[in-house]
Amino acid sequence: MDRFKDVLKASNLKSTHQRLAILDCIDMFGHIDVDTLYEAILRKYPTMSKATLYRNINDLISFHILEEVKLPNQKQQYEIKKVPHIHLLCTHCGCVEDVFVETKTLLDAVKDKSGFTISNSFIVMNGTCELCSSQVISNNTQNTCSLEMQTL
Amino acid sequence: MDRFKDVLKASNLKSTHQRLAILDCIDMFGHIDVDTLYEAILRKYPTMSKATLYRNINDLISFHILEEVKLPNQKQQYEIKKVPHIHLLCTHCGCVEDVFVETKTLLDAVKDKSGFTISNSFIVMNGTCELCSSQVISNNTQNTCSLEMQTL
DNA sequence: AATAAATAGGATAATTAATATCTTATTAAG
DNA sequence: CTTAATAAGATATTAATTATCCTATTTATT
Ligand SMILES: [Mn+2]
Ligand SMILES: [Mn+2]
Ligand SMILES: [Zn+2]
Ligand SMILES: [Zn+2]
Repeated sequence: MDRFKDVLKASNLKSTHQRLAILDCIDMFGHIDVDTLYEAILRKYPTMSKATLYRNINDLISFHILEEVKLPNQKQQYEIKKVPHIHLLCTHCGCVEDVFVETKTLLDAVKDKSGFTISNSFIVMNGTCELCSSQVISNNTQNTCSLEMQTL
Repeated sequence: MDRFKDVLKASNLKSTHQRLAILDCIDMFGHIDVDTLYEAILRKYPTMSKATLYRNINDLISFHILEEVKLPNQKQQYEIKKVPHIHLLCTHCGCVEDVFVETKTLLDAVKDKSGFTISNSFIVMNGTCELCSSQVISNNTQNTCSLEMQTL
């Protein structure tokens, strides 16, 4: 249990309840923005200060434990850092999915054409997720692909 | 002269000096963030309110005349909307370059693997631009690939 | 050119977002 | 258990963005 204790220890960060709650919650949601995250965490830790959340998000990012996910026309989200991957944003239900596909061919093409030495890439694609396209959805209906928080 | 008058007229937007200055300035820089833009515009229009800038940026985006460019670990930038392309951000000098390469192969691969219907993609790559890699640059030296504003 | 309606700008206030400060509490090591 | 180091919470501060309201400008029409 609490795999994140080890992650924190590896960076010499103390395993506070708040940090573990933040990491667990982000992990559970997959991808989440600050406000949704704060709201969710308040259910378990009604006393947590928003400053603590911001402070920790920034600290955890600088230790490469978290990673920011910038989405077009959306609030910034965060995720547990994993191997490089592509993000898919469903413009119907708002869910964010990870896809792990090879990008080397594209990177090489860009490198050749531009002369840039490329160190990493951030790829987001907009579209409609499988669930949203299977269901014929009226304009004002929303799927809830994104995980609902039960108890944390 | 003032190709942007036609652009504005096409969206039934009035050609105010402020709007034209904003568009000219963004066009000249290529990619620019709000603060740099405001600073640059103040040189020609010392009276322009920041509210006017924000208001216009948002309006012009909603009419698809401008487009936001979200960069990792950077302030949001803006550009004149053009055909889809990839952005290269040089982590040494901060310049942003456009590259026009075919992405269909990658999009198809993602589509196949995920089941998503993809409508558009936002691709940013981090790295070192040609100029920065040609010059052996000390850690605290910065190139100035990005255009300096002369007179507007 | 003058007129008038529609739209946009400027000043400012109000919101919202993010960070900094400081004191108390918690963690983790010995 | 004690202690030093670190982090949390409360709050203040700063920064970023949006809203309001009144005046100015644009543009179509005469
Ligand atoms: Mn992800
Ligand atoms: Mn561009
Ligand atoms: Zn969906
Ligand atoms: Zn460079």
